[in-house]
Parts: sequence; structure tokens; C-alpha cells
Amino acid sequence: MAERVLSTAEERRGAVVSSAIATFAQGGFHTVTIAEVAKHAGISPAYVSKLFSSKTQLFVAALEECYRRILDALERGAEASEDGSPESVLHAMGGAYAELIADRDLLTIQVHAQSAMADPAIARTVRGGIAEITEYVAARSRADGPAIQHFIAFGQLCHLLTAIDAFEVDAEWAAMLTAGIRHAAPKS
Amino acid sequence: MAERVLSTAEERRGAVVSSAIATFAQGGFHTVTIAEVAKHAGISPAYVSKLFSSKTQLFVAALEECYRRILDALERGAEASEDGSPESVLHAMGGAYAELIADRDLLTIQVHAQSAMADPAIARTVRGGIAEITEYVAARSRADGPAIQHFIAFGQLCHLLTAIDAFEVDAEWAAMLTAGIRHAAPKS
DNA sequence: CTATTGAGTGGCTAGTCACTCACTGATGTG
DNA sequence: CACATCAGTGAGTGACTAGCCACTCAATAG
Repeated sequence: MAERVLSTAEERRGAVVSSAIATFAQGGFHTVTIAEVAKHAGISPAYVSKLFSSKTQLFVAALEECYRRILDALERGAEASEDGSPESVLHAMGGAYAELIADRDLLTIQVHAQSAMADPAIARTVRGGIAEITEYVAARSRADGPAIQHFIAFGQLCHLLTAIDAFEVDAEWAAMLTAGIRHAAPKS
Repeated sequence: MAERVLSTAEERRGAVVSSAIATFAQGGFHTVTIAEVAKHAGISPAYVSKLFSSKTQLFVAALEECYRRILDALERGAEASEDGSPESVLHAMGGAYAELIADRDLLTIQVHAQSAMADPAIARTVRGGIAEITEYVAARSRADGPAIQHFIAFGQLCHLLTAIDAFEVDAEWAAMLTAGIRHAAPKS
């Protein structure tokens, strides 16, 4: 049993989803090939196609895992908030999110997903993810509508700033846009 | 001269750029083919390749035209503001922007551009566009840093909401996120 | 009328990618 | 051991695309 050479299909699926997140984050849905994901996962392209019926389903699975990780991070953040006040919980959630997306993959894949929404399955997944996050943040923080809206809007701003590397730009406009935005160092 | 059958190359370039905006907005950089842009413009794919040295340059040209139109709209909006106060100018600019992106093309192509930033030329164009817009808004409105940041953040939120069609969703989370966001009807 | 330039095209090529299929070998079970 | 099942692969296919090249024909200059 300890000498097992082959994995179970379920284990492989999980590993491939993780590889898909890392790989799709680099190039987006259309540029990344199944072969690249397979290489990252250390298996043959043919087997990836056997585990996921289509490239779209693979991407959707990666995206769902992405939203799952975000919700986990928000939950952990909320638990760690000082007092239970809405402002405190929101602030703690923001910090947890900033920390989570330090590796950029979870952030970048969301940007790519928004660009691949011509596919109905992907569109459904993105909409569902945003809905779930918004509902969770609202329910858990008990903050009012405008505060939730502000939270999501600044999350999107954070996506943009990271995408264009604004944190590394030394200019007036970059300073204005990045002011007060928490973000962890991108590189290890 | 009025009987002219052939256009000048400059006229064609402009027409192709407009076609490129409309076409790339539909499917993004990687899915849209030169042939599709050419078909929309009513010329052969080969001639598109002669007018623009590469698909990337065509996309960059479309993106630049897109930012040009946005700056124009912001400028026109600012002129129409009631008094010259920062809040009033920002509000007028927001309204002008909401009206401009009613047709969605200028908005959608920006979403796609963020996903195609693996290409350095596209990344440079996006960064330059955001920089120009931010600087213009700041200089023209004379609003303070936080107000500018808020303006851009809610612009990004608007992109997200339009992309996922949140304005048409009848749910608590959608109501919270779209509250107070101005947007024109998408369809004619 | 002739020559030259430049608009515009059809057809090709070389390469890529998602997906399939027949196959091999590992694993566990009676 | 025999056998069924399942992990995993190599080789291939059909479809598609960016870029290119040789060509046609309109417009204009001399």
C-alpha cells in the first residue's frame, strides 16, 4: 500500500485542479493548453482529457476551487477579528484576502475568467462565485449595503492594480490608486 | 473623386480599428481571428495583415482608440458639470462614463485586455491608459486622492457588474452591489 | 497612351490544439 | 493463479489560424 505507484482518480483530479489553477493563472483560458496543465501535473495530456470531459470543465473546476479557497480565507479572517463589529470583521476579511492572493494565482485566474465569460458555463461559475462571496461577507460581517459594496469595489481595484503592477510603479497616479491598499509581497 | 472605389490606407486603418473594437469586445484577444475582424470591416484578412504588422498591434491600436474615447467622454462630462467643485466634476465624469460604455464594447475590451497582459505591448498600453485616465481625472476634478481612488475603484466594480450581468439579476447580493451605480440600458 | 504606384485578394504553408482510441501495465479480489 | 477493473499513455486526427506571397486591378502621373 505504501509502495503504491498509481494514484486514485480522485487524488489525481485534485492534483490536476491545483495544476490548472497555477497554469491557467499564467496565460488565461485560451492560451493555456491541456498539454501545459498535464505537464505541470506530471501526467499525459490524454489522461487530463479523461479526467475532465472538456477544457472548459477543467477551467470551471479550477475556478470553483479558487472561490472555495477565497471563502475559506474570508472565514478564517473573520474569526481572527478583534471585536465582532462590522468594521472590524470587514477589515480582518480584507487583510485575509490580501494575504491569500499574495501568490497572485487566485487573483489572476479571476481576471482571466472574466475574459472567458463568453462561455456560458464559465459565466455561470463567475456569477455564482461573486454571489457567494458577497452573501457570505454580508452575512458574516453584518455590515450595511454601502460597506459591502465598498469592500467588493476595492477588491476589484486591487485586482486591477496587481494586474498592471501598480505597486511597483513610482508615479503620482500609482501612489494615489494604491494608497492604503493592503497587499503582501508578490515574490517569495 | 466622389466616384472613388478604393479608400486611402489611412481611412481603412480607422475603419479596421473600429471593427477591431467591436469584434475583440465579443471574444477577446485570443479567440477573435484576424479573419473575423476583416469580415466585419468588409475587407480580406490579408489586407488587415498588411495594414497592421501583427494581431497584437491591431489589438493595441483598438485599445488605444478605446482609451482615447474614454478620455473624450470624461472631458465632455467635466465640461457639463454644474459648478466646478471637485465632487460635481467627478459626478459628471461618472455619468459621462456610464453613458459611454452603454454599448459595452469599450468596457468589455478592457476586461479582455487585462487578461491578455502576458503580452508586454498590451500590458504597456493598459498601464498607460489607466495612468492617463487617473491623471486626467485628478487634474481636471482637483479632487483629493481618496476621491480619485474611489472613482477608479467603482469604475472597476461597474466593469465586473456589467460582465456578470448583475443589473439583470434579481437577488439580494446583486441589489447591494449595484446600488447607486449609474448605467445606461445595454440594448438599443 | 504608357508606366508606376498602391489598394486589395486568393490561396498556401507551417504550426498548433483539443480530443480520441487502442493499448499497457498496475491493483485488488475470489 | 485468474480475472476484472482501473490508472495512465503514445500516436494520431481533424479542424483551425497567423502570416506570407504572387497576383489583379484601380488610380494617377507624364
